[in-house]
Amino acid sequence: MSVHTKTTQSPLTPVAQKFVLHWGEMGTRWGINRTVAQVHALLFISPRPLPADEIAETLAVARSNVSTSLRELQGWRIVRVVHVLGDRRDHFESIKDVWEIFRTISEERKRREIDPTLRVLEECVQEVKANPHGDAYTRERLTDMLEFLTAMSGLFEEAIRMPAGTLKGVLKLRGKVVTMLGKKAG
Amino acid sequence: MSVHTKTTQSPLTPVAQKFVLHWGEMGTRWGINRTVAQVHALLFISPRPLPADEIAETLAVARSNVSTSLRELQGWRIVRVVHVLGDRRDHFESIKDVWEIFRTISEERKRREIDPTLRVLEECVQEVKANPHGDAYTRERLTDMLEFLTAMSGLFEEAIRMPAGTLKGVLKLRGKVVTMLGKKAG
DNA sequence: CAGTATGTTTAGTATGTTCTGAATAAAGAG
DNA sequence: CTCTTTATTCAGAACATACTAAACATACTG
Repeated sequence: MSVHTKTTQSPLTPVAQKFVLHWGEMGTRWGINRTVAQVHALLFISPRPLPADEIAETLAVARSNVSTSLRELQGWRIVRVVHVLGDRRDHFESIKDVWEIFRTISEERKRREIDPTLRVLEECVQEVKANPHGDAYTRERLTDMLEFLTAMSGLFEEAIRMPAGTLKGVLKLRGKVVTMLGKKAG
Repeated sequence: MSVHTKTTQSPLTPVAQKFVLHWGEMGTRWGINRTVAQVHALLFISPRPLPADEIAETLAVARSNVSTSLRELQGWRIVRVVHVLGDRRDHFESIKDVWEIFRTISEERKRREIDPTLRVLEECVQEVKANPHGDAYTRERLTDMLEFLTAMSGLFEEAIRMPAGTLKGVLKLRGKVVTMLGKKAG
């Protein structure tokens, strides 16, 4: 027996396969690379950290592709590298707490996409205000949009600062949250 | 002079151009076709409904492309066709209320993407429970995910039923919402 | 009715993205 | 130091999507 009994992963169970494939499709609909989403799905349901070559074999994609995908997932901070005693290879594991995953991805996308949009909108509003000949209607629309996004963004900021515990509480209130907020706000 | 003095649209102002282009880029990041997003942006800031050929000329894309994009936007129910007296052409206008736009798109995407995901997850959980040899860890992860998405989905359902007025109230509460919910929930 | 304006569909092209295999780099083992 | 294992980078192939122009369909005009 060789010293290294590596890449002895079992193929995916039908359920695991179904989940991984669907997660991949979902990813593509939200602008996330299919393989990236599949790798994440796989790590999410895996009871132990997996090395890159095992992921590649399980998903039947090139090693290099897995490498890139893992790098991206690490960039989103929902996957990290860990090491296993007696194994030189990097192993990867996903965050397991679903709220934490959601929180992290949302935060990151907000930072990368919403915040820059806010900056552009601010510039647009500035410019349209500075120009007296600018279309008043366009100005109004842009201002509306800026205000809305700013407000939603702020609200969101607060929401994602909730610890998972608070979230569970909030979710228990289902059916009452809007009524409550409606009263306070009305 | 011909009877029809059509397609006399003025080119976009620099600000309008900036907004339209950025909106297009944003779209692509969220899995929305660039042209579709641009057409929407244009209609959103336009003080009057626009006919397809005018949109095509303004955005410098093919008529056919605009036709497809408009059809998609109508599918999302954020753009509708209107008619102008003395003009046979269809004219298109966007919903102008930002909350309404957000609400409508979110609802539609939930229906198209989240709901089917929930169904797949339910199936996965069913199957993994039925099989006594299934990996217990995977079962736990899938159950977690299903519960989380179900709860978020329900909460979201409620939120998007808020009228725009209630939303404004909620947004005024910024900084207190989480505290409030935390107390009720805690 | 013939002619024209308008709108949609379609087939092919162009563009952009993802994925692979090979080359390269880095690091550990002997 | 050399050989091996592991990881990354890169150029191009494969694939997917978006876009155009042309053909087609519809419906209005005179």
